[in-house]
Amino acid sequence: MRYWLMKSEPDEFSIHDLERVGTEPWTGVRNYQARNFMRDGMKPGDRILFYHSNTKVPGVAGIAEVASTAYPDPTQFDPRSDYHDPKATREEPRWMMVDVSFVEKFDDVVSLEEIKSIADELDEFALVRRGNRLSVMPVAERHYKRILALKPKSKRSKR
DNA sequence: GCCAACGTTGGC
DNA sequence: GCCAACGTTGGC
Repeated sequence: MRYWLMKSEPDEFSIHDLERVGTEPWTGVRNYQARNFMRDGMKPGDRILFYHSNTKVPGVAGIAEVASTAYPDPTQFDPRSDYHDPKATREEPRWMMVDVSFVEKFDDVVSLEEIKSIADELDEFALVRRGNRLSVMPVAERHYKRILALKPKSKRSKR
């Protein structure tokens, strides 16, 4: 199993939204590197750190998992979509995506600030490198586990 | 709202 | 194929 980090602006689509809908087609990625990670790297069952970007407290808000193999993003063919790509055709789609399913919502976000505070333990972790704008990135298993260890303990554990 | 970082576009 | 201009991301 591999591990990933995917960013979403919570005003657009948050971990709460994912919990509500269960599974969401991850449309709209229009960056080749991010596409390649989804197309070539992701397998159903892979775990995803669900990251809230462009918000008051950016950070990892929960866990999701890859729920499909990659398939063409239908929004690229839709002239009325914000994500329409006139150069994409059904014969030769340009943009691929996966479905993403809810796994867990953290009681509190593991903030970017906290993650940065242990950056010395997270060498080569793309998120904490300056200027990173990728919305989909691979996460090493040890980094995934280290970030989960920052998760707050549930106040009323039902497990 | 500012602006640094950086990917993309298009003229040459 | 270079690179300036432009657009977007995303932290602050």
